[in-house]
Amino acid sequence: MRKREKERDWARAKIQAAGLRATSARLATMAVLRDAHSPLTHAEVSALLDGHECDKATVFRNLNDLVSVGLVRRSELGDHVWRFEIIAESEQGHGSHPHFVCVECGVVSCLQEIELTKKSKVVSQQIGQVTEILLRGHCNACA
Amino acid sequence: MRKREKERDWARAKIQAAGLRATSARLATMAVLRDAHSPLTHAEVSALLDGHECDKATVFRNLNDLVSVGLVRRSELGDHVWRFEIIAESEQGHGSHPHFVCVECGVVSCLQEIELTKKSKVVSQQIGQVTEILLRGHCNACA
DNA sequence: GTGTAAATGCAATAGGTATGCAATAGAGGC
DNA sequence: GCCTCTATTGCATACCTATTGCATTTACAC
Repeated sequence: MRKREKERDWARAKIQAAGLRATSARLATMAVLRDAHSPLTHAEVSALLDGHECDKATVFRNLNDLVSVGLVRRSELGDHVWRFEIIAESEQGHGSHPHFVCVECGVVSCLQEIELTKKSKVVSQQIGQVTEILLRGHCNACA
Repeated sequence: MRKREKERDWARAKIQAAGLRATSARLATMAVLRDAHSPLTHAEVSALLDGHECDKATVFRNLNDLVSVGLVRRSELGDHVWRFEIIAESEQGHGSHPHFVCVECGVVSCLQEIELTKKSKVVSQQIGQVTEILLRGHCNACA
């Protein structure tokens, strides 16, 4: 499958561009996340990587590394487990739009058009500088 | 202070109405939550209750009990720690209010007056039913 | 007051997350 | 292709929040 190789090269390039080494564990992690249709927990990633002989700690560290360089998004659905999701190419760069997270299926939707009322903006600025808006709830598919 | 007693009676009545016993630990927990201006973690509640000789497990159980009878709201603001906040009388029945979390110091503020624009509400409803609004950023103390 | 079920305290545990350190393997220069 | 240097891995282990079992104590109804 050509596509697979292409994806791996993409991942390799992205990882290196971020200043990290493109180790097999990281490439495998990216592949697993890319194949997933929804955010995966650390345990799930670990399990899927099991054939590749990957230590849990390594998986965990890699996930966090990838998060910190902006290739992966870490979200939390309310059950005290981090879930990791690859950030699609089309999304990269504009990381500042609001997100909607479905607490049931974990799907993260990007919401370009969501805004606070002017009054709300004023009020929020009295508290601090808002950098991220996150809405949680049940998506229509789950409701 | 008269107010304090009144609040305690209120708490007692509420707890009993919910079918729970109004133990001193529970009254103290309610008092602590009521005095707090923002959601508290289990650890914070425990610490504040320290003078009252309360076991951690008891505090935790009570918090969960109070949550399950609808007197306290348990929420998770993205840092993997449950936070508990008393549900104000005026709020009962409604959903929760938005929160602001400082990504630096972790301080959580309650935002009663924040709202989305009408258009945003419409857009968000196309995605799903929003149950929680979370703003993140740098609070003024950290900025 | 007294009885009884609910609640507490204590200890022990689970489970997800994180770290120290020696061993290993990428990436670039030769 | 080989070497060196450092990032990364693997393993063990620690951490912290959340939870449970069980004997003892307490609140509430009578």
